[in-house]
Amino acid sequence: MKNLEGKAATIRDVARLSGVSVGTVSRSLNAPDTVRPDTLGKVRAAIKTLGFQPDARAQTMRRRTTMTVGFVIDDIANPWHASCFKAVDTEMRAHGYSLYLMSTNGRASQEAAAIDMLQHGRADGVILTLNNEQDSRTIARLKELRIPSVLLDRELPLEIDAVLTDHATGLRQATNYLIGLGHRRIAIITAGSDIRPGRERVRGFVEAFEQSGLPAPKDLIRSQSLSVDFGFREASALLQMHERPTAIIAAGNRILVGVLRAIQQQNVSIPRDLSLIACDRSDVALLYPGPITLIDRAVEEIGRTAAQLLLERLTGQSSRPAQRITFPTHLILGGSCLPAR
Amino acid sequence: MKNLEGKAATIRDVARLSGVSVGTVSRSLNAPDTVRPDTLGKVRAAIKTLGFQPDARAQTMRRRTTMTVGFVIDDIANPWHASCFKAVDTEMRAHGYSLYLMSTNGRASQEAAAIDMLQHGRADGVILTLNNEQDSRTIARLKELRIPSVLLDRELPLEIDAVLTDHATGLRQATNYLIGLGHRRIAIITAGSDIRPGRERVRGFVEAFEQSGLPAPKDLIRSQSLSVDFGFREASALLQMHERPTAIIAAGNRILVGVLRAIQQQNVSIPRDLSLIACDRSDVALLYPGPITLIDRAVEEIGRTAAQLLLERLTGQSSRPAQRITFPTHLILGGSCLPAR
DNA sequence: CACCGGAATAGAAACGTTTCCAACGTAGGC
DNA sequence: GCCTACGTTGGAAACGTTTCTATTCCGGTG
Repeated sequence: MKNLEGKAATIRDVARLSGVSVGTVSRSLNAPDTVRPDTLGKVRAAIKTLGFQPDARAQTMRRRTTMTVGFVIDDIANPWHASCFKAVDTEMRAHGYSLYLMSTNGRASQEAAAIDMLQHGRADGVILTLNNEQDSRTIARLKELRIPSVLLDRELPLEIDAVLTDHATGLRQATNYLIGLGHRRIAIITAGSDIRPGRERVRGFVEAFEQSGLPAPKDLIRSQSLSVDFGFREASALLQMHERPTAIIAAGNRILVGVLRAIQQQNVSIPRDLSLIACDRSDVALLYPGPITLIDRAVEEIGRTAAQLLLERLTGQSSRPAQRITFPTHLILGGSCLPAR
Repeated sequence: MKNLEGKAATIRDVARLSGVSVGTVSRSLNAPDTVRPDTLGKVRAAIKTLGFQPDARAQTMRRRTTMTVGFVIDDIANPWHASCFKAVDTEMRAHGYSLYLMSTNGRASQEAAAIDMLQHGRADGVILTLNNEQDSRTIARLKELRIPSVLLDRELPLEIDAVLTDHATGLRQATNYLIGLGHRRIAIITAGSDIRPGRERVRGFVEAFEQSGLPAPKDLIRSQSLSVDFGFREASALLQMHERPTAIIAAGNRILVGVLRAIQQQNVSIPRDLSLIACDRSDVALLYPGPITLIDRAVEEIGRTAAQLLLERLTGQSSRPAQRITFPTHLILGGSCLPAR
């Protein structure tokens, strides 16, 4: 609806039409119990005939709050991230917030740019997964950040809330399971040591061997990146080794896609020729001719928790110390592993 | 950086420190060529020492523009949507815009809510894919919408830009291909007639039979929803029919997941027992023990085009009539089809 | 009947920027 | 040397809300 000049009606138009002051109209909207019923009626009638809706820009300006939160990730085409986003979105939306989604495509520069963008009144908070825990630009910006933030699966020497996963235990269990099946040449392909999941997964992997009194197969640890390409490249190389691994742990859901591509290309049969364990459920992991044994975790809960941590800072006056919440993993047996021959 | 009161520096602080007026500071930022070099120097020095950054809330208020666009879809966990989002995001970000991502989870009420949310100064434009082209609430809101919008793969009797796909031709080609392989009992599982892809795909499917002078197998047309569950349910039913189809076209990438689940459960072998054609590339379609023959389309280009259409309205003064741009499909042969026995 | 207290309201300031208009100074042309 | 024109600047209005303070109005009480 428009006023006489053809522009959207403002609170002033409502005030004029209902014969009250702008202050009263504002209170009618935001604190209706402080305004007399008959006045409220007049105001509401005017609002209805004018089709008035408060202007979000002006509210943001005056209230100093945008009701918007940034969600910064590598790549939304990663199904784990997509699920996580959904969980965060559901929780935040229930509290009136909307989400900016920013894909950084694995580039630290875009990460820094995203944080810059979100500052200075564009968002009230951020939830983010860094590509790299060492990038100085990003860390510097995070330290100066004037809005609350939550890290997803990352660890920084800063006072920032974080939601983590106990990857080490997950990998230890998975590796133990394979060792129990008689496997010794077990390979792991995962992220580099520059992010927590990479470090923790390798740690769990090595610990499992140590606890069994076996030497960890150092030549089969491929820890560098979570990308499809890295998974493909390393799996291809592993499968062509002289003393080929009898099992591969594809620790990362994009890595899994690359690994499966290599497996397909080299005509390897799962689980006959090779046992396989994946991380995180995805269409591919659940379907690949038979469900793949995988290290699962509760994405929805993780996302919801991150949102709740942020909401505590956003809505509450709570300025508690930074909190780290760690979620467990669960080994889900599929059909992709057989005893070693 | 903060001013004396511990709050972020404003343009006024900069003006005071550099000894010029706020107007001049503003022009130094937005039209530096209209301010004398020495003045510019003083202002820039002040900006640097104060660490001043303009407040986005105030800019939004004054400029009447948010540099934000809404992207409304069903489900970001759908890989096609995720890819499309990325393309749109890349293009929009290059022009300074950020994206609100709103998942509607297939509910028309959330669709309407999303549009409401985006109005009245929260976004400058919208790109959206509706769950249903008939929902009156959504249509009413779209008609009243005061910001430009672009529809993705949907058709409405409104003056709205749209980016479409020539699904009919794609389906015709795919169906012809199967007919050429000797298949007659060909099933199609796809969206309902309430959205364009559903209508067009069924149309192309039927036309292929007509052109070959064959009767279209009406009992094998399952047109209702794009969900995984629908794909699973219909594929399960089709596979248990007395006169089972010899080929299935899973026309929708979520449908494909459901179909593959049913195939797995009933121990059907592709392509030996059943030929299969999918729509849109996805990890699953490319990997499923061997790439599946699929009807492809250029997601990135589609997303980019949608973004460009919106940008024309956003930046330009162009108020051209609504435009519809249609993209072709391409049949990509995989290994999931064999001649009918 | 005057006064008091509380609830309801009017009015204005404030949020931080952009932009418009007027004023100023300087250089160039006559 | 004066007038004009232009480039540069200062100052103020404006964007549409929320919120604070002051005022009004009412009923009830002394």
